[in-house]
Amino acid sequence: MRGTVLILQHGLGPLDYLLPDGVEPGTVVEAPLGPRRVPGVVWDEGVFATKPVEAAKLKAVRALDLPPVPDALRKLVAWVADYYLAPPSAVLRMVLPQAAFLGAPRGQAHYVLGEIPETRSPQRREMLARLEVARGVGPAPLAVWAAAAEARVETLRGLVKAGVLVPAEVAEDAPVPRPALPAGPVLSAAQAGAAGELVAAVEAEQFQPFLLDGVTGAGKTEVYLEAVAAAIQDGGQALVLLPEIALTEAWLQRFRRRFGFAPVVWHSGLTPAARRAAYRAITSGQAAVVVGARSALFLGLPGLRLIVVDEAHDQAFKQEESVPYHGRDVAVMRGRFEGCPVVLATATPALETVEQVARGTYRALNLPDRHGGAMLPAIHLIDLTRTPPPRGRWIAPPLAAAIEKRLAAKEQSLLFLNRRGYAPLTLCRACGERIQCPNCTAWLVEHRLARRLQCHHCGHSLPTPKQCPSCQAEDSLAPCGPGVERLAEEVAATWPEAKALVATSDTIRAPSDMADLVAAVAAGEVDILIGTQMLAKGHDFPNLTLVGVVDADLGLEGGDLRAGERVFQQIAQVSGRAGRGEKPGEVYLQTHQPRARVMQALLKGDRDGFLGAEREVRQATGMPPFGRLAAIVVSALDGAAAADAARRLGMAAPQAEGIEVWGPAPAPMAMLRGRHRHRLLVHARRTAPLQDYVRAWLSRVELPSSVRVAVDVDPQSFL
DNA sequence: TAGGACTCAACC
DNA sequence: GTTGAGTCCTAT
Repeated sequence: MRGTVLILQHGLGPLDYLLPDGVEPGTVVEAPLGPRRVPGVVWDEGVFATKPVEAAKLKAVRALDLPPVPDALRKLVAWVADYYLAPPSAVLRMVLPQAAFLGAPRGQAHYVLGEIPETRSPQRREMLARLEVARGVGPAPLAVWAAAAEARVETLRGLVKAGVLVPAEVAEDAPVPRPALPAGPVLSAAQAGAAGELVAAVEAEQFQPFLLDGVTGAGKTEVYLEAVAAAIQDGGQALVLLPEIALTEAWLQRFRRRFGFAPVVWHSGLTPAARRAAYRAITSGQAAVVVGARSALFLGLPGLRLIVVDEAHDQAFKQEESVPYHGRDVAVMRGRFEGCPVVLATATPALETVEQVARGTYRALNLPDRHGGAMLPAIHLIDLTRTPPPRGRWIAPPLAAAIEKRLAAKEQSLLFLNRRGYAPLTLCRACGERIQCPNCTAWLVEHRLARRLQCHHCGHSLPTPKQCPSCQAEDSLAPCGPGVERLAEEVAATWPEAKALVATSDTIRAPSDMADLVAAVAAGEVDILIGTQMLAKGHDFPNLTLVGVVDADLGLEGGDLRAGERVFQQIAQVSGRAGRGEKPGEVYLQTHQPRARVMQALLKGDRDGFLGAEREVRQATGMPPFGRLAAIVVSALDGAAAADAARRLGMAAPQAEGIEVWGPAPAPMAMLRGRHRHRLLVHARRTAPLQDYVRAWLSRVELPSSVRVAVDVDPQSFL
């Protein structure tokens, strides 16, 4: 029988093949392609336009022993390809990651958990308790145990020697158990009301998007976990998306406390063996709860009954590479195809989300208070134009005084600065040279711990030079501006007796590093935490009563349409770290623009007023969510070729009602990874056919193969 | 004249 | 994206 197969081959659309009898759409197959064999999925007829091919050319596919791609997920793939103007095969790649095709780990030893021995070491007891909670993952390779119990493989080898983990025979993948669900915690009235609505929506098995809205500490997680409990009863599945891996650590702890078992984790940091095991558990329907980064959104979950997007405002849900999609929006579309509710949980919803509530598409559930009686922190603005820090320092006197108060009271402080490294710019005092990345339009950032200058865009790095690379002057290079490392230096110089700890993606690489950090803070081993946005969310530090935002203006400088909104979200989030225990918290924002709307809104805690004002600006200018954008970046290794291609593309833009094309212009990041970049921006009225327009436009321009054209529908970054 | 660098179209 | 066929060129 003839049928359409979407194959995993970049640049190739769906092709016709001969299917074995009884093969349905969704079956994962291996298709011959020229001399090769590539994986693919049998697709529904009539979804993609294929040119009919003569019967003699048809080759036969072979079905693979993998769970089929469910109907709703196939619909999602087609929708994402259409909406984001991406090749369907590129979208399918996310559905069938490499891990799907890994054979069962052969020769690898599998282990089951034996008796838990008595031990005197509290650390070891904790470790064994985590293993006990994860007991169900066995029989499994040590790597899988390590992922499930958040332990290191080396640690577990010791436990194998001690006979705690016992080698086991396995023929196939072991089933993932579904333990009985314990009763949930006691909820506040507001929480119970919201949870009740979510549970009802899960039980109705119908698409319904929710905004679960409440300040940090209001107990959003407890609320949606009740919906998760409802979803996984009777063999259903729930998918929870988190913006960052660093967050999963805190989240997993809460989850285990609530349910007594570990969910299946999916993110890019997994080892191949753990990835394969997770993929099988998820797509076979055995995994009850899947928690993952945005890439988990494209996994087949045959029993899916609920999708949760936690911290739904977070920028990390936007994918910029390969298929540029927004995880939050794709999650809602998946819910639509699956016929299940979708919960967007956040304290600072994006304007797009708020507008969907106003239009009646999303239903808002509000949690007004901090749960457990904790107070919201008091916010202070420090006007850096009036009370600046001493020359060469970054902590202004009022913030320094607040830190000293905490040190005296044996309470903890957090200094937030969203800048890795020591200094963002290195300048030659002799000739004025600013050391730039050779591949990107960006300064090299000094990392003093690593003794290197690094480009944060392409990864280029070199040892910190002794003399100016331009004029060769000795000892003329001066670091300009602060990064967290420099801030740590200032803290050490000012309060030599205080214990400070720096947390950035350079020092915290794995979820276990974050676990160590959280433990150190909880044990009172840290007085002053210094860190980037990875500290902004998800962690409870009960004795942390002060948050200092060293440069509150940092996100405003790019000036793109969401800059104010992002600054508000980020600062509101990091502010939520202060005073989560019984002691009230205080937040100091250092700014050069205390009168700016976003600073005033933060000062007064007036989120809705701020969103209202932003909304008016967007409405007046026809910007999202009142209009739509698509960014087109034309790039080439050769600058002239890129400029010429962009100009030709601009000339070829068709006329259409309600659609305008702006540019081309050199991109703000005029060079990235060695490629010269020019940008065009398509602006469309809300109802105009943006995708059809761009498709028709791009298909009528022939460009040399050296030129790349990248389309970003609903862009978040304007670089 | 074999072999290398390169372009190009097909892959069902 | 990968492959094989076709083209042109050069070293022997």
